[in-house]
Amino acid sequence: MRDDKRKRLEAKGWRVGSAKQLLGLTPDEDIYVEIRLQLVDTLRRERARMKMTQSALAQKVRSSQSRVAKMEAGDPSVSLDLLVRTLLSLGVSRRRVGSVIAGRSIAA
Amino acid sequence: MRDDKRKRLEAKGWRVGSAKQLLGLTPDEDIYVEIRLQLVDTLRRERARMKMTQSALAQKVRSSQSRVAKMEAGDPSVSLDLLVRTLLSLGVSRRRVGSVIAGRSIAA
DNA sequence: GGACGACATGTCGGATTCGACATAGAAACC
DNA sequence: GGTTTCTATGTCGAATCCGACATGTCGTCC
Repeated sequence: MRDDKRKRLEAKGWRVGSAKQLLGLTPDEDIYVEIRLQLVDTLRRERARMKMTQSALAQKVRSSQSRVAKMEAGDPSVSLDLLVRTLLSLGVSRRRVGSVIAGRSIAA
Repeated sequence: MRDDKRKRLEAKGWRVGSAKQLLGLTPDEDIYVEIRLQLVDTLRRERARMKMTQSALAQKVRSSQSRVAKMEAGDPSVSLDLLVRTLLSLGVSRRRVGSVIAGRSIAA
């Protein structure tokens, strides 16, 4: 795992399953976390592109500013469910959500 | 929405958001549900391919047979989180999970 | 340096989702 | 047709996740 990535993870209370070595996650846990991070990035970029504030976005997707902030912080209290549904509510296509998850990040 | 699809959804207690017409979901809710269904299909197929019983799979991913059954039934008490993590635990690649979500079902 | 707007963080009560268990069908085998 | 194996469904208490609210931090404008 690269350094910047670990930094983004930080000690933010990530509960890891079992086999732990060096902030350790099992391979699939690692993938899972990585998927979350990239969805988060997408969300942040998309919000920026739309020039919305967190509050505005919260309103649009019927949530709260604090939860949006937590989403963008990759807080463990935010589920993949919520991330995906938020992106869809924002108008991001299923197609794009899929490719973000797949890992070939379509960049923009 | 096609008939077989609606049948698969059934009256299984799906809580819909607001604008409801004919089992109605808003466009993004519809996409969300559709994504779930296709993940479920993938899970079922993958388990079959590996010739595992639900119990064996449950053990592998540290869950229970009943929860696996509910996953495969598309029960609303199963989160997208759980579906995705189960697939990853099963060894399905991030890439493939992504493409299932994207909707161009890579078939097998 | 006060005021304001945007983002971050902590906490809460309630809602959802979890694994587990019990148990009821279904299918396969003898 | 009885037994065994697999799957489906209902329920439970515990854990997690939710929106909401309060409050803190930071930059900007005057």
